[in-house]
This record gives sequence, structure tokens and C-alpha cells, in this order.
Amino acid sequence: MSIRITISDIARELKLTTATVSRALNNHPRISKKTKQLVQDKALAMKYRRNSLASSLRSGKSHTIGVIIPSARVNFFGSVVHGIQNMAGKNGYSIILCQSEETTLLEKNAIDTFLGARVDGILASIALESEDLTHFAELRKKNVPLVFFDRSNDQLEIPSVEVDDFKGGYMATSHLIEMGYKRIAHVSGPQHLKICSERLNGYKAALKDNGMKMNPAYIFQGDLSIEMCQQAADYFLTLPIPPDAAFAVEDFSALGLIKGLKKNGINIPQDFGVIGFANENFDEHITPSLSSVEQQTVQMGEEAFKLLLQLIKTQKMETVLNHKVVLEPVLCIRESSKKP
Amino acid sequence: MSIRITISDIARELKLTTATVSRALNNHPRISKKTKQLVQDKALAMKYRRNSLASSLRSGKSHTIGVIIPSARVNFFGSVVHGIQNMAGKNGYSIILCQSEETTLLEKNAIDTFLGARVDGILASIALESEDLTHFAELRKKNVPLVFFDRSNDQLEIPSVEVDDFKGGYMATSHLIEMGYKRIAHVSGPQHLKICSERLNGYKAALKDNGMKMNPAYIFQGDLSIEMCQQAADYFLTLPIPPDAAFAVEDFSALGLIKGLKKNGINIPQDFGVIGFANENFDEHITPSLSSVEQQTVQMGEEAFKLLLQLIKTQKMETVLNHKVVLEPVLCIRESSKKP
DNA sequence: GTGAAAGCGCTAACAC
DNA sequence: GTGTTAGCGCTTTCAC
Repeated sequence: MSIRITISDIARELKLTTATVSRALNNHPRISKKTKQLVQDKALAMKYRRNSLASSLRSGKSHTIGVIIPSARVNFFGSVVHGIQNMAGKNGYSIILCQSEETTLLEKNAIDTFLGARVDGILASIALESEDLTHFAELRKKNVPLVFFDRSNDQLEIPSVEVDDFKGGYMATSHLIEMGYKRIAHVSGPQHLKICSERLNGYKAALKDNGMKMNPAYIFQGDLSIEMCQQAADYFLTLPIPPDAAFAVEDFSALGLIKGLKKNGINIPQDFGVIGFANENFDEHITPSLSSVEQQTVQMGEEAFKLLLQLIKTQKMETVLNHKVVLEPVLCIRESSKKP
Repeated sequence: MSIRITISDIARELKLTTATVSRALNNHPRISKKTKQLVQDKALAMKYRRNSLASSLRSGKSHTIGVIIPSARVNFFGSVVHGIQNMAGKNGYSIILCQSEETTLLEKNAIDTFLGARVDGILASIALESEDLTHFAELRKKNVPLVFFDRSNDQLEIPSVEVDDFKGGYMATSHLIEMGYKRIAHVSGPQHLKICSERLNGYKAALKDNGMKMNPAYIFQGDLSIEMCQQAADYFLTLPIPPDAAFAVEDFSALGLIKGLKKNGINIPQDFGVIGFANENFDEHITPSLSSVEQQTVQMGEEAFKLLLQLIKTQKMETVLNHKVVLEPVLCIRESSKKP
């Protein structure tokens, strides 16, 4: 790399001290307009660029945040990162990105790296493997600003940004009812996952509020895989009184269900309505196009950063303690749920 | 944040100097095993964590690289970032992520941020808007290690990692021929995009090598949109002798084509074979499932990092100058091209 | 094999 | 409004 210009270079040229130059560049109120202009012009002319390492070391603020996601390959997290980085950039912050690959080890490594880099705060989505969350609890103890997004933990008392899964499930189910379907089933997933249990609860509540009886036989316990949810179709159709619609906990589950229904010669949406969750990008391209619930991924990232920034600025964990930003899910109605 | 442990804390406790502690922690050869063990144990016990800002400032190596992608929302780039971060992490490097949103302004901003953070190197995929590439040329002049991935520029003499688009087009076309299709068409895209012209060239070469005459009427000039490529079907079918298969430059183009063919009552793959490019995640879920060409995204990220690391280590731009890593595309054969 | 001393580039008390 | 001085935490000559 070529030789770097420093503030002392500018100071020498202008016969000022580094202190004045530093202050001028940082728009310090007690520096005269003349000097500021002079310094800033010179800095530009000399192609000066602040060494943020030195600045951070001295000031104790790095204007950098650490972000932990399970994997950048997953669409959902890519979108959230998009929102985070956008908002961070607008506010003069850089992001260091780490992936946990759903392991606790890499999650801990990431935290280590972040602390070493003296990040001003951390945004994280908890790895599936992480049942023991002491590494996050320690951040809390150390007063490191921390915000969870998507996957959080209620015991930890850490602020978080999540989508309202209950409401999403409620909306999806209500939509099917409004379209005129009468016997609404649900393809669920592992109940230890909050997203699954919450969406199931939303499903139940919607049925209840619409005066429909919940039929336990109408709840198929899947595992989020396409293959298993394909069997959901077979299962539903063997029931004495089969359902005529289903809300699937996730788009891939919905996809499996649709494949299964098609194999059985069932017409969608005429004979059977389907709605999923996540608004995956294949939704509009399959046949029939799949109705779904949008999770506001970009907004989730933006909100997460904003919340973290608040924490960083105030340094008063207490004020936002356990604060939850809950995002509104949005219905995306396509063909699969349009009963004629 | 809580009070931080520094090497002088360790030095004091152990009645050593900071120099020795630093060397012990860095596994300096001239430090005795005893001392090393002593220091390292103490560091662990005191929960010491190296301040990488201070370390980087002093040593001039930040063990950080900057990564510029157009957008983290785009699947393709998410996957590449996955590969980059994985490989970087394994080698003790952190990544700072910036998005250009396809604009030159944000691209320049990102470079500014990176230089300020004294990154050891930069990985970038050029923004569509960036025709003037002086900001990258300047990095070259400053001897900042730089590697392009996916989108590069040949004039700049910057090493890059790309997929072999020509070969991909060649493979896709050859595959259709091998399956027994006789009149192969091509749905292309804007010719100023290298990916489009290269794939077109691959298409032409495959026809030639298989002794098939290239028919200019069989080349439909699309714009990468689903809508326009839907019209490609109408166009092909009005020809006096319509083609019986097509290679589409990109999966979304293939998707449009398929929609158009279906609307015209054409059976795929019986009457018309289709293959796309990119291996998007919807490929296996549409009907019929779409054959495609995989671009090795994760590997692209890994290779890009490896190449950059080489540059950083040797600091001899010349040795890898204009070095191109060209990745092999991989055929993904699904139903849309399986002529019975 | 270890210590002494300097300094990376910047910011922030404290002067005046 | 600007200068003086110190120091963030670390690495790295140069000693011996």
C-alpha cells in the first residue's frame, strides 16, 4: 500500500497542531469556520482518510457492529442482512458478518471476534444448536448492547425483533375461512420451535373466533420437509370427512402438500385451498401460485439495527430491556387459496 | 462495558513486561515454553482478549477484508458471501460487508470505509451502474489487494473468480442435443452483459460442434424478465419450422418460456425441451422441474477468498496479476429436458 | 530469552 | 480558538 496521509501531515502543511486538525475534521464547535474550511480543504487535496483503527482505539467507539446469522445462503437471513446493512450504512456504521452454521461453537467464536474488534453492539439470530445461552447472557452482564432478531429467547431479557407468528397463523387461517372453505386443516412442524407452536396457536384462535370447531385429526404433524408434507395430503384424504383447505406452517410444507394433493388428482384451489408462510421466491412461480404470509425480512433487519442503535446511544439497557419489536405479517394472496 | 483486561494487567500479575506477554501470546519463537505456558494460562484465567484495534494499528495488519456485493437479498450473492465468510473465518479473517445496491456511489463509499478500516484486502462484484471504474483502478495503484468475483472487468488487470459462462452455454446446448432434440433455440438477454454474450457463444459453438446449422431466427432477444420471455414461446411457435427445444440464458427467462409454452398447450419435455441457467431454488419445485446449470456460488466465494489471501500474503500483485480462476459449471438435469 | 523504549494515528483533558 | 501533553493497547526494534 502507498504511504498514508495522517493528520500530522496536514498539521505540518498548515502549521497547526494535530489536535486542531483533528477537531476541525470532527467539526468541533470551538474551532473557527476559517480553520475548519482550511483543514477540510487541505484534507481533501491531500486525499486524507481517517484511520478508523486509531480513532476507535482512542475514542472507544468503533462505529462497527457484529452480526451473527445462521447462514447467508438462506434467503431469509440474506434479506435481513440487507436491511441491517442498509440502515447501518445510513447511520455511519459498518457491519462485521459471521455465520454460526447453526452451531454454538461458531456462535461463540463470532462473539469473541466481535469483542476483540470492540464492536459497539451485536445483532444475532440464535443458532438451532444453542440451548445453553450463557455466551449471550455474558454479553448482557458485560453490558454489551445486544439485540436478537427472528430467533430470540425469552428468559434472557434481551430486546428483540420478531414477526408476529401467532397473528400470521391467525391471518392465514382467517383468510381461508373468508374465501369460503369450511374444513380447515393445518400442516404443522416440530412444536419445540416457537414459530411452529405460535402459528398453530394462531390457527386455533382463528377457528375459534370464527365459530368453527377445532378437529385434532385435521392437524398433521410434519417436520418442515417437502417429503413428509407430501404425505399430509394422503393422510387428509383418507379421513372420513376430509378437510377442504389447509394452512401450512411454512412454504416448503405447503409445497409438499400441494405436490401430494396433485398426485391424488385434487384441484387447487377449487377442491382444496392452500396457504403457506414465508413468501419464498418460488411462491409465485409454481402452479398454482402459492398464497403465503410475508415476514417483513428487510424491515426486520432495519428495526433490529434501529433498536441496537438506541441501546448504543443511551447505554441504558434498562430502558429498552426486554423490549420486543413485533412486526406485522402481511398476507400475500395468490391462486392457491382463491376458491371460485 | 466492563473493564477490559490488557496485556499490562497480565504483565503486572506475572512480573513480566508487556513485550514478553505480547510475544508469549503470539507464540514468538524466542520465548521459553515455560513463559508461554504461564502467560497463556494467566490470560485464560483473567479472560484476556486481545484488542484487535490496537494490534492492527500497531502491526499494520487488520486481518479484516472488505466485501462488496450488489445486494444480500439476491440468492446468488448470499451464497457467495457464505463461501467467503466460511473460508475467511477458517483463516482467521473477519469480513466487513457492504452493499452497492448496483450504484457507483455506494460502491465508492464502501471502498472509503474499507480503506479507513485498513482492511488487508477487498473482494468485490462490480455494480451494474459502474461504467467508470477509476475507484477500482485506484486501489490497484495503491497496491490494495483486490479480487473480483462474478462480475469483473478485463481492462483493469485485476484477478477474478468467475464461472465459465461459455462452457455453461455449451454444456446446456449439448445436453439438449444429446437428449435427441433437433432444432435448438436460445432465449438470450442484453448482449452488453458478458454473461449473456458468453452463453450465446457457447450455444453457437455447441451447435457447430454437433454439425447443426445455427438459425438466427431461433435466437430470441429477451431482457431477462419473465414477461418478455413468455412471448418467446409465442414467437418460436409462429415460425414456419418451430424449434423443439430451447436453452434460456437464465432460469427466470426459462420460467417465462415455460409459462408461454404451457399457455400454447405445448408439452414439456415431450414436444419441447427447456434448460435454464443459475440453478435457482425454485427449479426443482415448478412443473415440470427445470433443468439448469449450477454456477458453484459457494465455491466461487471460497476461491475468491483464497486468491485474495494469496495476494495479501505475497503482496506481489504481479504474480497473480490478471489471474482468472474459472469455475466449471455443472449440469443439473431435471424433467424439463428429458425427451422420452 | 527477556526488558526498555518508542510509536502506530488519533482524541481529549487541561491549559491559556 | 488553539496548543500541550498524555495515552488508547499493542508490537517491535534494539539492547544485553
